[in-house]
Amino acid sequence: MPELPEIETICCGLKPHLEGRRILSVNVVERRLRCLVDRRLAERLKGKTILQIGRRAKYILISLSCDMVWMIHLGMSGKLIRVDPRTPKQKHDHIVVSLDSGQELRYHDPRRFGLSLVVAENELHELPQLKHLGLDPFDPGFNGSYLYSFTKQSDRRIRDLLLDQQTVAGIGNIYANEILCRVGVRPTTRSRRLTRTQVGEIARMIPTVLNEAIRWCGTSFSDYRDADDKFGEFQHQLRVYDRDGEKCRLCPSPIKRVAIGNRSAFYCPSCQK
DNA sequence: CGGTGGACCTGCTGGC
DNA sequence: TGCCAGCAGGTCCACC
Repeated sequence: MPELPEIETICCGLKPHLEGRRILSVNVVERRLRCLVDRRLAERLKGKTILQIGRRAKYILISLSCDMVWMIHLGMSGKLIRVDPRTPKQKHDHIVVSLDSGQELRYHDPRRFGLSLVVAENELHELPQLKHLGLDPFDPGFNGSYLYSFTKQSDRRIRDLLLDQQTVAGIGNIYANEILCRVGVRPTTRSRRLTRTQVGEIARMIPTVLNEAIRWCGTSFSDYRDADDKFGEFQHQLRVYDRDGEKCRLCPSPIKRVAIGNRSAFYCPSCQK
C-alpha cells in the first residue's frame, strides 16, 4: 500500500502531535507481523520521549530518548493513526500507544505484512532492512548518472528496476507505473535498452511525481489513510494505474494492463513506446 | 550472480 | 444469496 508519498504524508501529520510527547503505556495486541514483534517492545517504548519523526524509504523512523529508534513499516495495508482514546478499537489494531497528550497512536494492519521494531540508534543503519537500500529520490546524489549505472547493466524490465529498493528507495507499483507513463516509456522495456537521455528523463520525473503526490497527500487507492485517518487525493491524478480499459488522458487509446511477474503494469500503448 | 515466481496474510470484488 | 477464484499499494526467500 503505502509508498514514499504516503509515508511522507503520515510522518508530516504525526510530527506536530508526537514530537516531545512521552509514551505512557503500550499494548501489543498482535505480535505476528512480518517479523514477530519483540516481546519487550512495550517495555522498551514505555517512558520514552518521542524526539523526532523521520523516514527512510518506506520505513517510518521514530527517534526516542535514550538513543533508541522505533522503526515501522506499513506493508501493504498498514495504517498509523493518532486518535482520541475513546475511538472504538478496530479489528487489526495491533499496537496501541498511549501518550502524555491524552491521545493514542494506533498501528492497524489487516494483512500483517508490516513490521515494528525498536533498536539502538547506532545499530539502525546496520539493520538488514535498511543496509542495502539505494538512494532516496530526494537525495542530492540521485540523478540520471546514478540511475543509469543501474539500468545499463540490468536486463530486467524497467518497472521492476524502479520497484527494487536497492536501486532507488521508496517507489512502489503505483508510482513506478505513473513515472514511466509521464516519460513515455513502457513498463516492460528492458533497462539496458534505455538510452542515457531516457534514463535522465526518468530520474528527473521520479521526484517530480513523488512531490506531486505528496502535495495531494498520497494515493488512497483502497486502504491508505493519513495519520488522521483521512483519504489522500492523488488517486484522481493517476494517468494509468488501475485505469485499464479507460481512455488515456492525452490520446484516444485505452490504457492497457499487462502482468509483469505476478504484478500488474499499466501503460498507454500510443503514448508509451 | 541476476532474475523470477511463490509465499506470507486478510479482505474485497466479480462471475457463476 | 452464497461460494470460489482472483486480485491487492511490499518484501523476502528458494530456486533456476
